[in-house]
Amino acid sequence: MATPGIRPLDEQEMGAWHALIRAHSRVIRRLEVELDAEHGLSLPAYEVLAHLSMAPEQRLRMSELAVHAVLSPSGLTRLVDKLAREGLVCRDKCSADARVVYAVLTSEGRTRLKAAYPTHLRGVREHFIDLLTTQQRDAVADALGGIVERTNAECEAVVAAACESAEQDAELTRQES
Amino acid sequence: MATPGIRPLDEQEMGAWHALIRAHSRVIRRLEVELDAEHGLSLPAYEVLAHLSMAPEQRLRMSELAVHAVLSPSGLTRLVDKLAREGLVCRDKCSADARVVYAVLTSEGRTRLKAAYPTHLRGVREHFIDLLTTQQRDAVADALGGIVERTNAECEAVVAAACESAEQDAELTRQES
DNA sequence: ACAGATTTATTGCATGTGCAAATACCTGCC
DNA sequence: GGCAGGTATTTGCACATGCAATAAATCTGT
Repeated sequence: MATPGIRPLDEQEMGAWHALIRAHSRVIRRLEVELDAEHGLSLPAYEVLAHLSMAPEQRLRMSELAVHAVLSPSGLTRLVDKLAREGLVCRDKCSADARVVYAVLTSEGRTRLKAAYPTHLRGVREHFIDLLTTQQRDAVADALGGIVERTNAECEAVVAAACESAEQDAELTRQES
Repeated sequence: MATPGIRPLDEQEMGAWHALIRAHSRVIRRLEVELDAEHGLSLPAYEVLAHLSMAPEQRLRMSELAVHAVLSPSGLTRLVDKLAREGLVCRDKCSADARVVYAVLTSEGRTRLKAAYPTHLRGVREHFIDLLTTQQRDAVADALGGIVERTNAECEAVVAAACESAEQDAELTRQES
């Protein structure tokens, strides 16, 4: 329990740490307010719609969405419930593996996403991207991106497995139809 | 509503944006898990205790805490409720202004904070600081710190504008009536 | 072929959180 | 003095969210 040997954070380290916490908080807060006010969407909801819109056939398994989204599996289930109630996505059972459920973007969901896109884009630019120089953006992507990759390494196996099985599903589906 | 003129995010911009979101999510999640498992404290709770411990007389007004903490005023009230129930802080009314309430760190709170400090420090180092080079830490502090300051400035501007328009409204109202 | 381990998604439950309204108080103006 | 308007904090309410348990389907080894 006694772990005395750790060096306390110096000014620079503290600066980087607090900058991350506060900058994230500010930017996210603003984005959420704008997105909700103008389109009635939460940020996680927007991200789910956006991921679906970029996916092949505009559909993804719940587990794939959960990996991409910043949400726990149960949180995702509830979010998709809500989006389905609003008609923006629908669920579709996988014929090859009855355990998996696809979330599929509806045309209404596409419409709503297209409407919300400019708001989100403007927000990200206004509250984040445009406040940084090109060099700063590179530096952020490098530093924080590195952290993401290193922490990914630990769940790499899981992700890899998910990708493989996704490909297999795709093949199976193709063969069926 | 139609805002067609905004340039979409390019690879580099997208990279910086996603890096911020994901890195924050990963680091915070881990810190929370460790802090809760080893000391039964949430991250906001730890931050409140830490802020109090650094304050003169180990006491701060609720409003001061709310500014430092990443929490809404109502969220802070509830968090202090909880910490008070556990005996880690106590409330103290201000004799000069009966509206303000001080949150004061108790000796038990100090003890708990001292116990949790190594865990938090180790977590921040392990999941964030030590994954970056000195240059990267500088870059993050520079870029994200700049965002915090700029958004601070905007807040003040908005507040100032609100005050002005409020004054103007007040004048108009006065003239009307 | 089949029992047990594993994977995928959902649900029960408890808790965290924000917004808006309410409360209690202070301040300046008449 | 006393009221209009502002400020500091709390509370009512609704909703988001995570963990652990559950349900259902698939895989694995024998």
